[in-house]
Amino acid sequence: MRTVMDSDRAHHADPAVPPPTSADVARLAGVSRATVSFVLNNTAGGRVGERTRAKVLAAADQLGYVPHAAARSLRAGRTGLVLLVGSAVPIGPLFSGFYRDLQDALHRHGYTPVLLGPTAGSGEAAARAWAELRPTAVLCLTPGLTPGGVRILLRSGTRAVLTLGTPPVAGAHALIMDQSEVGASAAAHLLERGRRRIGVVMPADPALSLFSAPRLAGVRAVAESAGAGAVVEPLPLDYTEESAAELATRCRELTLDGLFGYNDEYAMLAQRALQDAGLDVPRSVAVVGADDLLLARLLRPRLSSVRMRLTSGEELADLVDRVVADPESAPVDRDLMTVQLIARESS
Amino acid sequence: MRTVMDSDRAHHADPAVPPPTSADVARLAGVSRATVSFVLNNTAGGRVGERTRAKVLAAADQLGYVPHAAARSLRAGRTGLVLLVGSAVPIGPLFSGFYRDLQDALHRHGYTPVLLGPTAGSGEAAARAWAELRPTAVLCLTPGLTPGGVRILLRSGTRAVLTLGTPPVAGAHALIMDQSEVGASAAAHLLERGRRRIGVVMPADPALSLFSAPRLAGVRAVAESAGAGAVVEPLPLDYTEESAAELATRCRELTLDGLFGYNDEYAMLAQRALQDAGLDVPRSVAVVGADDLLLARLLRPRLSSVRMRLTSGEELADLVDRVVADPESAPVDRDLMTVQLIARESS
DNA sequence: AGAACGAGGTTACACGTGTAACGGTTACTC
DNA sequence: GAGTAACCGTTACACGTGTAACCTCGTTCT
Repeated sequence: MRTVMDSDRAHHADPAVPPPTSADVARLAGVSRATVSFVLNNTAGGRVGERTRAKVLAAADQLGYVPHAAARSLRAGRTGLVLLVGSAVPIGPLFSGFYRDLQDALHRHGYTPVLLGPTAGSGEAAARAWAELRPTAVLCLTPGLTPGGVRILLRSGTRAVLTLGTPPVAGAHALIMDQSEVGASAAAHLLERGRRRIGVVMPADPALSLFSAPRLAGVRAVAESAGAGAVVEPLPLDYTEESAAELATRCRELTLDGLFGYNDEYAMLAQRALQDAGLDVPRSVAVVGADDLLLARLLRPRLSSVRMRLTSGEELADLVDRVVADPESAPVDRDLMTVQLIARESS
Repeated sequence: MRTVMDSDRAHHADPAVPPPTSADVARLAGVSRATVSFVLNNTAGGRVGERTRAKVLAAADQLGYVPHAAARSLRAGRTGLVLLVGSAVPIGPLFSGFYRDLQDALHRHGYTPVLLGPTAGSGEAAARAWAELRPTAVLCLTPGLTPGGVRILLRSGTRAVLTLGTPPVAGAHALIMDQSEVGASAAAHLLERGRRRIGVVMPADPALSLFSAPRLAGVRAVAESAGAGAVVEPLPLDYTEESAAELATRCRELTLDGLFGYNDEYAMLAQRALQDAGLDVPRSVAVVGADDLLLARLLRPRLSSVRMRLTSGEELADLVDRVVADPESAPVDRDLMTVQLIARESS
């Protein structure tokens, strides 16, 4: 506990004294509430004279008046809210930068971006909760929004819903972030390097299966199209060194010659374990990760990786602007991610 | 562009048809609006009979009625909003877990947590913007909130403001996350290992100085208290391999024998560069990082690190509950972080 | 001089809710 | 059989805004 200083005396607002309203400002300035509104929102040019204008501003300042967003948007019938519904998985630098970028861009466009963790049971119940806020747009960066949920949102006045999801969710614009491309890119590279028995490091954490499952599927798809002889083996890993050691022995038993890590982090863990188990990278096993982390370049051999790039926040904000402006338009789809394989010494 | 399917026909809500209100529900059910409100909020036990109750629910469901949060909180005079103002620096797994945890806990306590990036010019202007939302509480996890900003918030009805900041901000409860302890812990360890010429890896990114500056200060404080002979040398690093190589040569020129990395990531980069430059770790230079990342254990020698633990979200949510319940109480302060040095082979 | 006009300000209503206060039945009690 | 309680529902107001429509002057035009 800190000692109570004098300046702390007034640290609380007396609940008996409610926050000042525009009516209070009007009273103090000796004008009508409408005038206050005109001044504070400087509506319609020279509606109000310079003298009263000054009086109003002074009064507002003296009272510490702050408009009530709820009342305002109730009256206006719309909020500038854009709900950004994030995924539950721990986000790396890629996504955290993307979110920041996107928020900035939306802010510049006059919206009020709000980040929301996925509510428990992200189905229609969540959609209802979001709809209560009467957002202008909803960007759902995690799959799971149902057509029913979209209907609820649109019915409640949301002008545009953009969501991930395969297949595209009826009624919503489609954001596409095809994780299978990541696996496909890695697999193609490994096949090109002559590898035929490919292990795929899969996080044991079920929350990550959202990302890992499609990446595995991408590997599978490419392997199958490569004809017979190509084998794909999923290898669970729970992000500990012990688990990685087991994975390495498993790798040897299965005589795998290629390894795709779900992630650079998982790939790094796996590569280290392989080396500790006496396997040569890349001679006996080639390793590829994903994310292109700088840290992965510290390993020897340096880790090959699938680099992902996300759309700029500005582009996405522009898209939001467009679909909000014309809610009647046909559903749009936008690919958020491009992948590129960066080959280094590990493969 | 996706082909327009039949089910997409109704993908937009006709703007001419406004979202249904409780009045619409009342009309459809053939009851008064008050009854609708009683049913939907199931107020006061058996106010309304089973038959009409069912009718109301059916009507609400049929119309897809969703209450209007703004109107509701306008009437109620309070929102359950808790603003979580995050910092601008890219967050690692530690903080991202903390935020998630905190959001869950607040949700369980009946609040509506909302994550906000720090608005540009996080001064009184930001406070005003936050105050417009009439939040019940504001948790500012980044310094920069001024006493004036706190006054604005409290004046506008916010029942509790908790913020980081040294010294504590007048009027607000104090959240303490003393980054200097991180540096202090590392420095104490290095001194104990007999190192006297300590380099501190400092991120070149100015946004990170929020964290790095106090950590450096912590190192300095401990070094000074250790008496003469202890030298502290800040070493800029911009998170590239080239920059790390320069840092290594700088290290050699200065004949440093200990290195504290701002971060495990920065420390890993530095350690690798030292080794590439032919310096032995830990014999000639001992290295300590911070964050205790699993990845840092993959290096050889494995990286020593300062492990940080943050308060559980539940504890913090409890605190919020308490200070919200009694806004008149004296300012509380709460330490959010504890540090612990994990010694490994790199030091 | 009377009409037309613009500048400066006000009145009055609507937005969608929650709830206190108030009826009107019906059934039960003495 | 009148009082009364329990039950079920309604009427009416308040929350804090924005803005269309209206009013009141002083000024300018014909």
